[in-house]
Amino acid sequence: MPAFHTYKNPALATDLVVFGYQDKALSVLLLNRKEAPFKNGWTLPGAFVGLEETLAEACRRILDTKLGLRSIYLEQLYTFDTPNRDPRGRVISVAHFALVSQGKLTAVAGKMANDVRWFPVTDIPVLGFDHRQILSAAQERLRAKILYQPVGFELLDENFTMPELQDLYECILGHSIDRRNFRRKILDAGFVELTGEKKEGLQNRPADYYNFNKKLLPQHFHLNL
Amino acid sequence: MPAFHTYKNPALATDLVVFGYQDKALSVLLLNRKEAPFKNGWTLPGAFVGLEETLAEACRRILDTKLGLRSIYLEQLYTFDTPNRDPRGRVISVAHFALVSQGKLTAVAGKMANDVRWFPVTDIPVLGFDHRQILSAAQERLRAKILYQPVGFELLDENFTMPELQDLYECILGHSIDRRNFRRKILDAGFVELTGEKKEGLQNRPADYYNFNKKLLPQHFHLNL
DNA sequence: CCAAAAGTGTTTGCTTTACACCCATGT
DNA sequence: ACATGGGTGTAAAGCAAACACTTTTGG
Repeated sequence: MPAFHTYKNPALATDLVVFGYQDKALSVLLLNRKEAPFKNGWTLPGAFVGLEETLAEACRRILDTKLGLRSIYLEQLYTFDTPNRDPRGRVISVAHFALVSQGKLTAVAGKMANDVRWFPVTDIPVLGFDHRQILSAAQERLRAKILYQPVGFELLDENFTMPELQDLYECILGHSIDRRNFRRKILDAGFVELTGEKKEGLQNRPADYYNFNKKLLPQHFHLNL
Repeated sequence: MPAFHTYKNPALATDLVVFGYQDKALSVLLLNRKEAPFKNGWTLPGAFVGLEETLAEACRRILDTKLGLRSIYLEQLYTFDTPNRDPRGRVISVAHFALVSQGKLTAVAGKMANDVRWFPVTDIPVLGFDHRQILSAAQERLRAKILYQPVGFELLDENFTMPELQDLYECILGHSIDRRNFRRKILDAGFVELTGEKKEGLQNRPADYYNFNKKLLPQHFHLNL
């Protein structure tokens, strides 16, 4: 039986679109490359896939070692194979996207290597490889996904207020939503519940804290926003 | 600059879920393997990806040479990487699905190799590798996709009647739909138009022929069926 | 007491659902 | 004429959009 990994196959890599939410803006982690190609240019974090690891494991390895992020939401996005996407040779990349909650985000903020930076999605520099295209695909996926799966909570703290959740939705969807209708639709979907606590210390009426009800929920719904 | 394709990478393949619609049933093309592993068992058609071809090109190559099918709808589905999905070694497969129109389907019916057969999706044999899982993912994608992109037409003839289109939708979605509401929603979506011809020769009132209006349409809609 | 932002409910209009009748053909 | 399946319209219900007032805090 032949050893298939000795065949002349394209090389296999993963690239990661890591989303975070901070200062009321959706952001992405970008890496400043120290080597050619695209030396000193910005790209998505990525790596080649080893023989002994799954795609998810390769992604976790990048997240852990390069970015200091553990146990965060991860999902396969799409496989990119444009012939000259990598000037070094034929590399096919299985892109993934990840979501970092505000808690994890601030926890590792200090430890981050200085060649890694958050960029708001509204202000992305020129990216190397085909990473602009990958990023756009990830944004599109996130936009679609947030309407039928409880994925927004991966970007917030465990406790969040309704206005915070709405801000996040508006950031991702790119348009504003009526407060009252938003609240009703989210509550009708039934995957958040009041914690009983309130967010105090603001200059106005305290907001109720909610959290994501992980147990008794339908894993799939449909929001019309 | 190193030659990346000499790295120890997992091998890269594609597997194809080819859908057809015949005898009022959604069907899939399966291949009877002549070699181990899964000798004499049924699997999806597939192949390793060469260094000089894109994923889509690899798929077209399979479709053309193994199945005699040209210029049909093709879309990337998902990349499967379970560690032991292939007993021969580490193979990662970028699954695709394809849609064969009734015209093409009958045109090549005779030329098909005798180790290739159509199976209605309601009656699929045990499949080798992880192909059962791939097939299920493809069905799910098709179900979702048919509701917001004009993809059903890829499975029918150029001209089709409203009842034919409805039968197809019911097959894919797995439930029945009210005739009058179906008709209205399809027409409201605005991507079909009357040809003026009628399907005659039945034992009852002739049905109007429609065709898919490829030009002046929004490529994206939403059907609530 | 004023400004700022959070919480709540109601009315209006549209979309979806459910459903019944007429029409064209072959036998 | 009758059986079969195709074409059309309408009334009722459910859902989404628009919108105004009250509440709680800090200054």
